[in-house]
Amino acid sequence: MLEFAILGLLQQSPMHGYELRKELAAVLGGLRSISYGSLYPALKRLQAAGLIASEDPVPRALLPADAPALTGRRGKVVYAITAEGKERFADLVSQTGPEAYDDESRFGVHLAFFRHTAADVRLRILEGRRRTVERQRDRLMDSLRRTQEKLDRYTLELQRHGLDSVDREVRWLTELIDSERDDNARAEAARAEQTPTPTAPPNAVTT
Amino acid sequence: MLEFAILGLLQQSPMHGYELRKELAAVLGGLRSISYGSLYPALKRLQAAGLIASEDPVPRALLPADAPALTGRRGKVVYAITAEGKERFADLVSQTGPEAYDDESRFGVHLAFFRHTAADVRLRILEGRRRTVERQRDRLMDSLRRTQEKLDRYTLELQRHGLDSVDREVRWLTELIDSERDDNARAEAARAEQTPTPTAPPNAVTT
DNA sequence: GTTAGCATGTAAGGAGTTACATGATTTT
DNA sequence: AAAATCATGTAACTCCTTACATGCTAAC
Repeated sequence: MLEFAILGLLQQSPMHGYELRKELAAVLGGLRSISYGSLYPALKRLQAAGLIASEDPVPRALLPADAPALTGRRGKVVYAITAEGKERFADLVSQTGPEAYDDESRFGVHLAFFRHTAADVRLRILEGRRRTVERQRDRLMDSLRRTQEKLDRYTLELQRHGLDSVDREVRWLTELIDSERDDNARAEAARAEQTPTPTAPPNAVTT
Repeated sequence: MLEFAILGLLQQSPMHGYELRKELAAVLGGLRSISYGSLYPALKRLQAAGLIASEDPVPRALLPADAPALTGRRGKVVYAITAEGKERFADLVSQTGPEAYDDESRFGVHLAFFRHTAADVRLRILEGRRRTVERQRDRLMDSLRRTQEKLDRYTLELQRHGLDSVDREVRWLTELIDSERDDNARAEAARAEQTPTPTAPPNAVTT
């Protein structure tokens, strides 16, 4: 998931680790940031797998001849995504299974890279997320209805607030889904005007 | 944190693992449950530490004499909290440091056991949580204000929804804190009526 | 010239999950 | 007697954190 997010960020522009960490925090909801103990090993792994490449830090030729003994120097290491990395990212981005929406932060990362995601995939991820959250809501409502009396004030408040949150998330997702469908319909209509007989949809699903 | 939750549940009544898992799901917000791969090793650890004890499953004497060869039998194992376990739980319950509120699910567990928590500790945990969430809110507002233009619709929506959520959580916490303060004041007043000169507060803090 | 912040990295470990394996009890 | 569900357990692994260690660069 971290590796997915890194690939996604490097898709937009090359960056070094320290910079990535800040961008990552924004992508992951601004709440918590990733630690360096996770980040740098992840970069190493991605590089070993050939999905990203470190650009030569500072070309030696450009430094003054008497530059302070480059041996052992540790400057900024700027990473860029490779062709294979782009392929891998495209694969990850088109995952529509439970791994894309069951986990909250995984879903967040997918959403953050929706601009790189096909319209039909976007829709299925949003719908999957909505199903997941609806199930949570139903379980919570059930549990509240059954155990309302036995719970103390605090647990009750916790569950009420949790229910309120999932409820709002469902409504939010519904809005996103609806506007997504509108967009698709509009795009479809525009295509229909250009090419008179669009019998086969452009992104037919085989599953 | 899992161990904390187990101790808290066993505080209320002895239970076996399978049962604990269900109760745990309720305590942890009803969203996701703990897996057995976590639960049973945790029970083993707690037992090894002497914090819980397994009650003799089914007293052999009570079984019919021809019971099917108890060797290797694996029946329900009911665990109960020990005196040391209660002590440890009391320690954990009175933790008011960042570990009690920085992590969302840790805070949830603390809240779930507020009925076993002293009034002043409750208040400090709630206030700590509010500070944490307020910081998240401020960071999100900042990031939204600064990068509003550069973000695509989806990231923007994600951040807007996130901001809305933390905002509501702050308000919820404020309500809890206010009613907690009211309760404390009322209790104080009641005490004052019984004992005429209550100059020293009952739970003076030394830190 | 020394403090503060930028930048990279490693080792150890925490806290859980998945997948697997087994057996007991209840329902159909 | 077969199927479902209750119940316990282990091994391998994932993914991340904390704590530590190092060095570069700008500001005061």
